Amino acid sequence: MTVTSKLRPISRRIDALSPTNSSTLTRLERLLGRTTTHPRGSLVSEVGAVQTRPQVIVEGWMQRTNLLQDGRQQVLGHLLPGDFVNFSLHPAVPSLTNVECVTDVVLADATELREHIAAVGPDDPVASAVLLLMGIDEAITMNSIVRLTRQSAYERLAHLLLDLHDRLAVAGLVEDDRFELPLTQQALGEALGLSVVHLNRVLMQLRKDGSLDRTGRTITLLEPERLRRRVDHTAPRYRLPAPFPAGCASISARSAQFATL
Amino acid sequence: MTVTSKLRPISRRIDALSPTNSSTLTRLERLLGRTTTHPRGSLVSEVGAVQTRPQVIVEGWMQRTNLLQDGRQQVLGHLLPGDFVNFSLHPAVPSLTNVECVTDVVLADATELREHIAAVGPDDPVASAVLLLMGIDEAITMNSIVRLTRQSAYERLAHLLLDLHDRLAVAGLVEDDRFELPLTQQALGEALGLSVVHLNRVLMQLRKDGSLDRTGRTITLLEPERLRRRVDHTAPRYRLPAPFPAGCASISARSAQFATL
DNA sequence: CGGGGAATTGATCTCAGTCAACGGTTGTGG
DNA sequence: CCACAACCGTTGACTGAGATCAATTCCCCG
Repeated sequence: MTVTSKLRPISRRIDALSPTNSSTLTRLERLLGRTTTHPRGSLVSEVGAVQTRPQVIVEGWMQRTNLLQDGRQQVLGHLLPGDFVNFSLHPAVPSLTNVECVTDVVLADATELREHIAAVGPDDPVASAVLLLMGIDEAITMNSIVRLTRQSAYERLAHLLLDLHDRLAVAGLVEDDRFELPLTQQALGEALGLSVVHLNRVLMQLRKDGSLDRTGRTITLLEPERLRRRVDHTAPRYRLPAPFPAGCASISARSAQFATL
Repeated sequence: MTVTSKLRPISRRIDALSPTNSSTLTRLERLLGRTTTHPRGSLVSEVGAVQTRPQVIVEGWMQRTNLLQDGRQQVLGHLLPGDFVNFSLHPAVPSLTNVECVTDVVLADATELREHIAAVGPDDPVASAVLLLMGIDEAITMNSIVRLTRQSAYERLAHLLLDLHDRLAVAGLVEDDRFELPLTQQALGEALGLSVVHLNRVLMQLRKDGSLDRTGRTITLLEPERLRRRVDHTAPRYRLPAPFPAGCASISARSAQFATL
């Protein structure tokens, strides 16, 4: 299965993870319920509210946010097409953060998918794929901790842009290292713990360095791999290695790593 | 079940989450395998290495770390007694980070526990409890993103100490707001993205403010709730609210929140 | 009783925050 | 179709939190 042009982003992510036969993807998509659309700016879930409906983003960007006492807002993470929203195997956990729409967003209900995974074991191909995706979501979160703990503003911004680039690429939304970035500089600053003014300066810096080009909301990373080396970015492992040869129990830790993007 | 004195930290965490009948806890403990001990400083898992053995910390502190190219080390998170190590429902995911022992550590094997959870649905009380714990781990991670994105060094440090305090309290390791903190100032700095020198200054500041007392590795938070308000800290929800009245489908979002610690 | 890591303190410098102003774009209503 | 408002991006000047460099001092531990 590699003709992914018509697939939903979630299927593309799974197919990218390890080439999956099309019947699995078809089954996956059948487990997704009806879609709903949500206007830019709307709040889809609120911190503490118990979540009844796990969902998947079909289209659009969302972000997880947190409101501080003093009124400032923090952005804790970005949710892109193919990402889960409020997806947990436990049927009734409260949301950890607010989740709001950055753009107009189309969501698909994933209740049936969750139930299916709970019912079958982790050997089922659909369940296995989804569990792996959940692991990748965790890797993405870890990467953002890496980014925030690392100090320079330049590195932080580059690191975030590389992350978004890679994630969008897996969802099929990057062409020639070019993608839509529907975030204001304000929002980028809130995600990186930087002031708008400084964020702007660092962004200009990236442009002057020839790492970045921007026209409207369209961002082009000019030499992503050079930049990646420069800021020591490691992509989450979006692809699995080729399946192990049968009966290979003692594969070395080294070669058993996930392949990088 | 509230006589928790002899229980392993994992059971205490679960019992704290929502009072659990003792047979569930007994079953849980029976699903934990033999224990192993690991000396201070040793590396228990390495980034990228496929994990075969999920484990639970019985005793000691660990931390998840990441090595930067330039040789600096980042601390991405702390693992305390009762926390899972490399626990994922998928049987073969690569570790996202290094995991190393801060102190001598005792781990219990959780392979059987994982298999049990995969086999039964999320309605099983043991599975349900563990899934909730996994959700809490996620909340802890979110809290550390909040901490790192929020700016002042003072707030960050206080925020981290409050987090550790609360987590240890749930594991039964805090008495009168006093607990052991086996971390060097170097390590604290690495976890907060601060230089040792500055971390030291902020720590003195906290002492002068009367928020903190320190003797050797023992930390006492003098007025945790005042400090919590001061730095806008929200504890992860370690306790569930009382069970819903039967058949109560339309409980309001507000009252359906988890109770705070 | 030395030796080495950890904690503490001082001096200096720089990155990034804050305040403030101004240009560009969008969108909305008259 | 124009005018105004609101928001976003950009730039300058100034300030301050926190990094870096460099010494001590304090504990453990062998």
